[in-house]
Amino acid sequence: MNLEKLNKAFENRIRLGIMSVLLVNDSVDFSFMKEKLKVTDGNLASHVSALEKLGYLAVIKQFIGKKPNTSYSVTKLGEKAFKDHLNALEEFLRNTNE
Amino acid sequence: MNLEKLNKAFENRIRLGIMSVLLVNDSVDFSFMKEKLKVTDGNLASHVSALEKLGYLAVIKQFIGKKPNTSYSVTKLGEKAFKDHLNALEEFLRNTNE
DNA sequence: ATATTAACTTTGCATTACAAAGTACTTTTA
DNA sequence: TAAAAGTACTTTGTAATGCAAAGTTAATAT
Repeated sequence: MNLEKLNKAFENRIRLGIMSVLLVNDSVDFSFMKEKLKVTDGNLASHVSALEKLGYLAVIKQFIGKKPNTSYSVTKLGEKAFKDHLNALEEFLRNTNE
Repeated sequence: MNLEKLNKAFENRIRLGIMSVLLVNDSVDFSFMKEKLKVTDGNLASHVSALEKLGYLAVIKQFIGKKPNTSYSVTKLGEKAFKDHLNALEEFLRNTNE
């Protein structure tokens, strides 16, 4: 039973959501993510910021046409951390005792 | 992306641990659980109490020999809730986008 | 000039988490 | 038989987390 292998950063459902979206999409912008996760903008921003501080995602700011656009993509580190977490989860669930 | 199907009660790793232990053991006592999860007794007691309030586990108090013994077992409701949660997790992880 | 959009940041509050200390009751040990 | 130890908490105190709502900044459109 190794609860320790579960990453605290991904315990929260919104951060779990952010990471899974980023794992299957190279780059995802703020509005898309917000819509996908159905969270308030402030809430999304703070979770994104937490993941960014951990180095799990990168923020790209640019203009698309004349509109500012912020998009996110997962980093190598983030990908590894998330996959490790998923593996730990799977292992944990497959083998709850022993 | 249905984050809503994930059960808030199982977001916490300790409660996740408690439930998984209970799913594979008919009955587990306080000390065993505490050792398994490596938590302080107060912390364990409070998480157990939270799950009990939700009707997810039942508490059985008895004497074994001359010693008081508290043991826990999962309820039907708890089993269903936990399995639903695991299914939601799996579904979620299998299919992060769409 | 005013409103709107985008993406936050700040504020404020409620909830959660947890260790440590305290409690109650019993049993074991000196 | 008095003190120590075990069982299973409850209480206390504090720090961290989570979140909505409001405020902010800067650009663009009306």
